[in-house]
Amino acid sequence: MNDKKMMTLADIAKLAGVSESTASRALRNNPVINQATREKVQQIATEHQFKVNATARNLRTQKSYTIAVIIAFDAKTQQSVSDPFLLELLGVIADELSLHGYDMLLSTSKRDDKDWGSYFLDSKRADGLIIIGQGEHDPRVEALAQTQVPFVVWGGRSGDEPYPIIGSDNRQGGRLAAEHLLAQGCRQLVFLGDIRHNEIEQRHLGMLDACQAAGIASDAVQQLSCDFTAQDGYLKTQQHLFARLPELDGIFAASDAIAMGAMKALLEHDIAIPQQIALVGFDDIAMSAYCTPSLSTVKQNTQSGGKALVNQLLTRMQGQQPLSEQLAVKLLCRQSSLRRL
Amino acid sequence: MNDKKMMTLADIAKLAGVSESTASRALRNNPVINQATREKVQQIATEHQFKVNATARNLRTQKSYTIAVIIAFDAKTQQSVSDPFLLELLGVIADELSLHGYDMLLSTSKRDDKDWGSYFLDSKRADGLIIIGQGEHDPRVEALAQTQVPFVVWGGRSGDEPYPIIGSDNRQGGRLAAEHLLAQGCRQLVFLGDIRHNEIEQRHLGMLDACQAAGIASDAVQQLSCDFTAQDGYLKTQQHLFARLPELDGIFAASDAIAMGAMKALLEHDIAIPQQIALVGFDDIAMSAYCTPSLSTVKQNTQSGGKALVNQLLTRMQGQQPLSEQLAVKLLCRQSSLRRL
DNA sequence: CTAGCTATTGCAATCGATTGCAGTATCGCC
DNA sequence: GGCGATACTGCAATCGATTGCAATAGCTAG
Repeated sequence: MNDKKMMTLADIAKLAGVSESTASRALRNNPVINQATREKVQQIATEHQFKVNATARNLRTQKSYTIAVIIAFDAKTQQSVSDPFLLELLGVIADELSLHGYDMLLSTSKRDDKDWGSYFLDSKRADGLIIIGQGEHDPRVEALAQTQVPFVVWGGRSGDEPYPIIGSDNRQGGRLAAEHLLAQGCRQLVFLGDIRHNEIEQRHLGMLDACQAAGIASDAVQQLSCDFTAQDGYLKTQQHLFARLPELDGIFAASDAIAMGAMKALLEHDIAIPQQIALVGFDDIAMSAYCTPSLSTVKQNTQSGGKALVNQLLTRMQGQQPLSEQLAVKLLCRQSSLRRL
Repeated sequence: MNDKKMMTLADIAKLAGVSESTASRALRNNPVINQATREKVQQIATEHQFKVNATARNLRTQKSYTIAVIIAFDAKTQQSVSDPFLLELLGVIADELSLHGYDMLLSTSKRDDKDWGSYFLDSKRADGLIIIGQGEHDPRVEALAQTQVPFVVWGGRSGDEPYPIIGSDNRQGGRLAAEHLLAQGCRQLVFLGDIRHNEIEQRHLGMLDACQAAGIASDAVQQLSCDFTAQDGYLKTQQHLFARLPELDGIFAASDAIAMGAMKALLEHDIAIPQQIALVGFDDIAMSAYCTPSLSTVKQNTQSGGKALVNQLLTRMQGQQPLSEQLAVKLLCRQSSLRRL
């Protein structure tokens, strides 16, 4: 740049021939300062590409204008790092935050000190927290809830958590998926996913709802635990599902990644999809429309999800009571489950 | 928490019966302070869950211990938001940064002021920049290079950029992919990707290298522009490639996402993969092993990529001369291109 | 002509931690 | 006993911007 060393407010003030206080107020367009003075200071500031030192401002104002987003994933599977769904959500959150003038501090919770929240909050690195996990019961989150820390969670409600949870209506999603499978004539179903995660549990429950409503015997619905990866979807399908052929005729996978793994295994085994086994996933990641057969799935609305997370958090930071939200989901019927055409 | 309001260093000092300076030094384990004093102060600090106010420290030390990561994507395609490859890379970067004690500020460059770097650097929000784009020639990056701002770029070299670029050896990757296709007997090839992006251009050049070495006429190699999405891969294949059947017998896609889109189109058209057309992608995203047929691809090493980005940046921030790096790539031959078996 | 306003501007404290330099106490050694 | 060295510790300035309160000037009304 032109100026060898960083400009400070003092420099600008000197150049404009005013005091620091006046310069500060002028830059923030405080109407108490004379219009002409304001313009002059502002012009000088732009000329010299002056940027307010965020650190100094933050110290003085006791705000950081930064939100920490924590991706809390299973240490074992590293699920997050490969799930495209998360990136979509992250992108939306980033945009929404910057819209509100906030920066986004991203952290994958390898940092598994129990500290967590306090690392960002107490140290004043961030003004609030957005926690994205696949909603597994996490004692650290419970602990946070006891504190004054402003945070929101992406996930699924299980009971009446004392903190705001934003997420899709997973139960409804599960219901839709199962109803669809049943409507396609499936009678022996498998749920592929880890129900220790709230969200996944909800999807499973929704599935059971639908089955019960349809009068399907509950032992006709198997649940099989599975990590959030295509790889594990593939493995679990190979290891456990082939044994149940040929009765088995419908699979509902807890995520599209899992579904695609399962699909691979089925196709390798020359099982016709959807004729012999119909398959439905969850998320609607970009790829799911482009596998073969294309994957039926329950679409999560990342757009409104991200916005809701940010807005509820900001609400909470303003001292108001934030609300949990359940976002509507939508069933997309594609080739992997549509038997008639 | 126990303590209603935030503890400050002064509080700790008072409790320990020492001065602030001593407390500060004790906490940082400065050996000039008596061992016993240090322990006492540290113990009191932990007891009261004291966390150093990062803002104050940053102001005083003139460092933020924060690196900004900028995902610069095409406004038009929003490519980044859907490409799993980016999330993988991001994850690695995040971990590596936190290993070095740095936080990560994430920004998608919707913020398309020309400012950009200065927003983070001049305002002291970050000490350095990591820019991730698919390497499209970007005037803003060129401009940054003129300044003192410490930054590194993930991408592909085109000439002798005056800034450090870390990326895969894209040319070699392209060469490997093409050699493989040729070895499978393909003679009429298509490259599917936007060569205005440095990285993609390199992949294309590598492909041409291989073809030339094999004595293939250059007009047997078509290049077709395509966004970074499965969707566009699908569309472009439908719109332009079917016309070239049946001569066309090999496709090299600039990314796995594109490849999967193309694959979909081909399969819908009942074209046998790899018998009639062999297909190779780039990246090795998690899904590529699980589509059907599984996708041959050139694997980028995100692990060493992320680490290299961080390490070169830190090197540069210490005033040393950083180096551009080209990471080795690896061809993974899977079903989409392996004709004999 | 002066008290009382209003419109602007500046002084100085403040946010919380770090650090150069000065100060004090203790110790060793001749 | 004295003197310098050694080992700690504390004082006070500093980072850069914000803001409550005081101060000044210009102006109006009585």
